[in-house]
Amino acid sequence: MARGKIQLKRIENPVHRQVTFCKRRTGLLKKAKELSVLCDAKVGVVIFSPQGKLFELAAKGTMDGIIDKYMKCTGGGRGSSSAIFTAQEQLQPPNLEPKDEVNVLKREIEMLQKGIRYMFGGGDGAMNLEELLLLEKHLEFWISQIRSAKMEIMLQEIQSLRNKEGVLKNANKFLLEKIEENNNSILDANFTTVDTNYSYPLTMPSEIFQF
Amino acid sequence: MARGKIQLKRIENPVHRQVTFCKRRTGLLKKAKELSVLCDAKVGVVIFSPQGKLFELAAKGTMDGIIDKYMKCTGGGRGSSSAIFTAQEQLQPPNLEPKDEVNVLKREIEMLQKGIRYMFGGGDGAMNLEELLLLEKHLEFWISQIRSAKMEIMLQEIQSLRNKEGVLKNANKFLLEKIEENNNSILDANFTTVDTNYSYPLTMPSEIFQF
DNA sequence: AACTATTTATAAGA
DNA sequence: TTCTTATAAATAGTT
Repeated sequence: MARGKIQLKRIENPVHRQVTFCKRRTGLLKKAKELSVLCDAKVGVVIFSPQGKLFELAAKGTMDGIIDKYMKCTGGGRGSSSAIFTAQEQLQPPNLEPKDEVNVLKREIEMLQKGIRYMFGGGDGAMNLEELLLLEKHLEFWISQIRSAKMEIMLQEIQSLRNKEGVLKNANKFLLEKIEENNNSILDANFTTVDTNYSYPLTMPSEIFQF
Repeated sequence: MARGKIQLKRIENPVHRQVTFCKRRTGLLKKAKELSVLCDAKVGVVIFSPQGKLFELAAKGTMDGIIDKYMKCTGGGRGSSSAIFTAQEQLQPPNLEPKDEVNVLKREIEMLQKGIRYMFGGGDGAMNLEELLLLEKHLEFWISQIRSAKMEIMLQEIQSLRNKEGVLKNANKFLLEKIEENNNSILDANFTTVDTNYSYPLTMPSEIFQF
């Protein structure tokens, strides 16, 4: 789709074909992701290069989950890869205070550790399906919690620093103006000029007023 | 890609979303087919609408065949033994591009789910201690990846802002001193006092020099 | 579903 | 692989 139309058939030149594969593969995966995000659709793409190398994309779910669902939809012969993905669904998207989130995180960690310990600590063997599903869900949830808690704090820090920066810049400007005023009044009274071209005793003098 | 740019996020208007889904779904499947034909690649695409309706494309093979191959490539589910975790070892401390990190994360998720599935999919019972430890380790590693990627970026931003702040503070101090000097020379010459208690025209005047 | 003004994707070349 | 650029395609907003 550029410097010339192309025929919809196998590209014979191997180099050319390889380059096109690389480009179009990227494009296809991007489009797939976009479709998923924009339209809230579950999308799975699997690509094998002629050499058998695998490229994949799973959006809004894992590839296994999508394959599983596909199998069910088409009544696929082989048993679905597992019942894992059929059960449950939700672990609501939270909107907590940053501080609460830390606590939530701690609880989540406890649960995770408990889960792992339980798996081979319990007398009667492994966790059952539901327990594992719950564990998995919590895990995903937990990670999102960490991310947002940290983010919140750091974004606040950044915002605060930006505010400070603005204030200081204004202060500088104002002070400079004051100095000019003083000099002017001195000049008005036929006094000697006072130099305003101060060279500031700073490490980055040239950057002071360049924000 | 037309009468206006769009944000890469879920389209909230349902009608809009449905229309876009239809258009882009068609486009995606077309692109997939083209990739397959032009580059001699095996391609499978599975799309589920938000309502759960299935759309699919299998090029250069059947969907089942592609899924089969996919399973083999990824060391698919229950069949393969605990080699799951031995195959892709080393948790090397990475210094990856943000984009690569996403892929790493996806692989980690995949692995985690695979691990969970294995636990009760395998014939001979639960995962053993070593496998569980490994799983736990991967989990921790994974979380640290997310954390450090985000952290890196934000810490840089904070550092940069702090530097600016320091410079500005020094500038302020210096300017204040200059004003004092000027006033003093004026006083020496028996001039009227010039007020140095400026009230700064700032939004947070009282905080200016309190850092 | 059709129509276009625009945005994207990408073929070719470096 | 990556970048650039001219052009082909896809598609968002409208009708």
